[in-house]
Amino acid sequence: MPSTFLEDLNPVQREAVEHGDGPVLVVAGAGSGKTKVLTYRIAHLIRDRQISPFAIIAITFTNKAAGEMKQRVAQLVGPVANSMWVSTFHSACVRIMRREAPRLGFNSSFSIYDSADSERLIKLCLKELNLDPKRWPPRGIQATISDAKNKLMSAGLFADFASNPWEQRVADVYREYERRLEEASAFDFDDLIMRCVEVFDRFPEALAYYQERFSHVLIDEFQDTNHAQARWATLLAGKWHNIFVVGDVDQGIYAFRGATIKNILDFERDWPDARVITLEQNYRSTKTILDAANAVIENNVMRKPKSLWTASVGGEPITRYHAQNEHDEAAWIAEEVAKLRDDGMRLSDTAVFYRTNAQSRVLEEIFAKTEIPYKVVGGVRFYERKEVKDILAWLRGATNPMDSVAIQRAAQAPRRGIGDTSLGRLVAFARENGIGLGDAFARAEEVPGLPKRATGGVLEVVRIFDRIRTAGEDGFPVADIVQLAWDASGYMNELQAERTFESLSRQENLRELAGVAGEYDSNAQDASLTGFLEQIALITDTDTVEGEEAGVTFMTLHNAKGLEYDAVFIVGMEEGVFPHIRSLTDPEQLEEERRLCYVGITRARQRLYLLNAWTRSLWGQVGHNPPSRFLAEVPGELIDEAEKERSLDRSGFKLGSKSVPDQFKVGQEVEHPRWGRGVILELARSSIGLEATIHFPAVGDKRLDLTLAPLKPAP
DNA sequence: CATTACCTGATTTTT
DNA sequence: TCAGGTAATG
Repeated sequence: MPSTFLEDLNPVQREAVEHGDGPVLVVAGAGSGKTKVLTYRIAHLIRDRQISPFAIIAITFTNKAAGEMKQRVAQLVGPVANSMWVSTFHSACVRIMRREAPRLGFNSSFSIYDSADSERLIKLCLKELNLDPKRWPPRGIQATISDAKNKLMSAGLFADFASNPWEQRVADVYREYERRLEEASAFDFDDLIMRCVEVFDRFPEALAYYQERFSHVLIDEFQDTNHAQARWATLLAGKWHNIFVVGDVDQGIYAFRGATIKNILDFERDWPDARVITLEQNYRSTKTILDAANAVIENNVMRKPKSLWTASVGGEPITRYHAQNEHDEAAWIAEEVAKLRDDGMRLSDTAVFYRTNAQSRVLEEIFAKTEIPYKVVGGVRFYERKEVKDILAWLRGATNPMDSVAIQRAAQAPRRGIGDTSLGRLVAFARENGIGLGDAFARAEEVPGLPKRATGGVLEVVRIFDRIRTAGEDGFPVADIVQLAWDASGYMNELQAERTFESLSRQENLRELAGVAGEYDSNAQDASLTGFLEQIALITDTDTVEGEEAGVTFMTLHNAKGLEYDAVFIVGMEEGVFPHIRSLTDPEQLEEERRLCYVGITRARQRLYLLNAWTRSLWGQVGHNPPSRFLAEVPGELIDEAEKERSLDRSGFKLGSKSVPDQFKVGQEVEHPRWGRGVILELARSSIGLEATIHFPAVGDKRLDLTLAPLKPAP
């Protein structure tokens, strides 16, 4: 009865794939083949159980993961796979809301505001409410509102529950913010989910339609869903109860954005007849790496005990390197990567992970110097670059005359005599007359108090919008419309006149944008300007990671989730860096950092390197941090300490004379009869010999002369 | 209204 | 360090 393709599954995986109707929770450890289970499950539904692909919806966390999954299913069952929905929560909701938004009074050509747009809008609200942005930081307010939306709390509900002055103020802003979003017929990212749930809740016939259609709901990375998303899924699967979720509480690293591993822990409560299947066999890493990962994660209290195992044995020991500073750290990696390459490892199979994006700079410098190819994932995102957002604002403003954020942005890029005051007048005029900002622009001459210069500028903006809109309606290729936008607005001219290094790269980015549009033109079945804008609104840089290029990959630990490499370097393993300083006081956040560490470790197939630096320049200041607690959690017998045998001078630190007691090095642990154990932070020559700065946990930092002080290396 | 010179304050971020 | 925001000037 079972079909042949199921034979490359192990018994547990197979059980999950072949499970009949009803809710299933697959608890899948790192590297246990969870994507495989998900894809095979879908293939099995289609091939062996004759479920129509049309009735299947699969949710992943990135567009890239969605694309890959669709492709893998297509390999198993052929092109019929294309008629099923494989997308992110957000894309699925956009698709639904394009139909349903009018029920909530939104235009079906609504705009989607990314976090930068929504922050801008919040600033406008603060101004309106006469709140000082210094006392009420827009980012913080945005975070609070986002949090509320992730918990499905509307502005009204939030106000009712506001229990302190901060929340009460936020409630005011929240209300105003919602008003303006509605006015602009726009959704922010969180709205896409929350408003969709609202439709489901308020319009049973709408819910019934989607429930009926999707007889099978599958969700990946369930540990990173927030309450709103879990509720959305629960509603959707409410008729057939065929909800199949895959997740790993140990890999939940987005609690700071409202994700809650509670969704996994509560799954069995929400679906009492749920079948729970645990995948614990790891097919990715060596035993050594797995032992390290298990040992680290065991220090978390808030988890279900689970232990990954592997059929493979041994493996190279984990390499530990104590760098003197971040330059030494990067240089050591460069040397090691070169060695690995000489031993036959492809650069594209190696990666360096760090906690914060700022840490990539030193790596980039050193790798550029040593001419080892590399690529950086993340950082300043393409679609968040100023010039890209400016041109997109032109496109958005042209297609949605209600989109006041986009229109205002376009009107001031480039500058054409329209200042903040004039914009304020236009916005007020629009509101008084109950029209969109686009229409207010068209009637600029009627707006009281608008200077001549501004009026002229505004009318020019209107003409440019018209040209873009017409081009869109006439079905011109989107790539051409992008060019039209930067030509007609004078944006490109301005950039070309600037002639700086910076402006050159901005021009390049715009051409890249036209390139993306061109790709869209040739790939999308029914390409349109609005279709392009929609697709772009939900895309991120991580969606375009290509593993095939010949280079070492640099990225944050967050971005590393879901990926794997033969050799992995984790840098900056220092208290305050990783775990991050902001997490040190909160046990829950600390556990999240530890999960991040677990994710990092389990990305490695063959080799794992853990590094820390004794001193690190951050924000223009040198700081020194003790080694990360996570290092101590890795069992010593798995670790091989790398020697600092290589030239010390790459760190800028030189030991000149032989008279120096060379048993002492920066980073070394020493013992003092009075102050106990300490660590050497710095060595410098003094008048008599060598002076050391040593950090003793008991008493703090001390300066001692090595030739005199009663110091000996710690045992 | 736009430009320029300080000043500040700073995670991670699938969407 | 550096980017982004504010305050004073042209």
